[in-house]
Amino acid sequence: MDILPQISSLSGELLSWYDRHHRDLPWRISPPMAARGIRPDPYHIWLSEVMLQQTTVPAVKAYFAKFLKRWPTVRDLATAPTDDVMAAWAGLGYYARARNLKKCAEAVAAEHGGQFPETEDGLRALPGIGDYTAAAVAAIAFNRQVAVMDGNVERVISRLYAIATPLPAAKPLMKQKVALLTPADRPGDFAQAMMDLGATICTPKRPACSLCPFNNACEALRLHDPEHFPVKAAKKERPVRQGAAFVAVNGDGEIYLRRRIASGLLGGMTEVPTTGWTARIDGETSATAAPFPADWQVAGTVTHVFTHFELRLSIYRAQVASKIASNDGWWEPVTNLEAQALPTVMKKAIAQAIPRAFSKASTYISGHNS
DNA sequence: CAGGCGTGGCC
DNA sequence: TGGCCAAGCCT
Repeated sequence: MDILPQISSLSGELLSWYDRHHRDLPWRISPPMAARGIRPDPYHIWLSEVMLQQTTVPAVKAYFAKFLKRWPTVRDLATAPTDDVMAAWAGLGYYARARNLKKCAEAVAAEHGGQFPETEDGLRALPGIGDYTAAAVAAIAFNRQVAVMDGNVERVISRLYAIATPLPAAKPLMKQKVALLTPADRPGDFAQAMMDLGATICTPKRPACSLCPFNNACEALRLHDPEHFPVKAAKKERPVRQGAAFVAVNGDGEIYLRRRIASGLLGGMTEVPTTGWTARIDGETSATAAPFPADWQVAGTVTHVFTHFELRLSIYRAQVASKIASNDGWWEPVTNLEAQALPTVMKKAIAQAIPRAFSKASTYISGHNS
């Protein structure tokens, strides 16, 4: 008995499921549209894929619309000021993505005539495009028969074959399985179908196996334990760091801001002056670490959770009579803060000191001060 | 390869 | 309510 018919049957079942249950997304050409000959815009696919790296669909939608309206083509993005791109990305997180997004747009404009490369290897060579994004753009935008594997696909495949090897060691085997399933016809839809399946049916908790097109073949379901897969290495605990942030306002209603260095945590983003963020030390962080002398008043505490540590920031506020001479920052009208490249942790710090600084103040104020 | 790198929503 | 998670990339 030949095994190929069964494999093609699985991908056929999935595509049939996708035709009926695909999600409608702003960057996606749905099967009915594709049937009318509409092709995806590679710029839209690339932009959405970068935004979706480690980020949820609901969080991405507004940013995707904003970027497309402001920079309709990759050439527009290539010529945009980097500061504008960083400010537009503010709040979405993982800011290296924004820096690389700009670099990638410049490379496409300058080295590829404004057209994205159509091959996985060509895409993979661009800044911010790794194995997943290269395969996703090649498959979805250019209909290339390549294996696309993200976190969703890993979950689906690990369950379908009950792969007990922990991630990330199991990735090569899992990618091999994906490659065997990927059809020559509609590889882009197949990739999107696998991700939709993982996002809506084969979910991390309480998967809806009764609705799954693979439920007749799924080894993890046969073992009555789909949630057991994928197996992952144990996570490390998150350390606590602490520091202080200083919010100074002058008589003209301006706040003192600085630019962070281009690399590392929140690289290239805007901040209020802060101390270093060090391992927690018992005792109060004092105002003696302020960027310049002023009547610094305690304004409370802000807690912010990053991926690899938790930050507790003591907030200090000062009203200053005149603009302190400074060589590393600038004074910005408080009324213009929404246009700045302020990451969420900095908006929290500013909102703690100046509750009316942002229109969505409650978004940034926890209510637990000290 | 393992660690650095954000944020908001969910149960 | 706090731990967990979400379409990864880079070094």
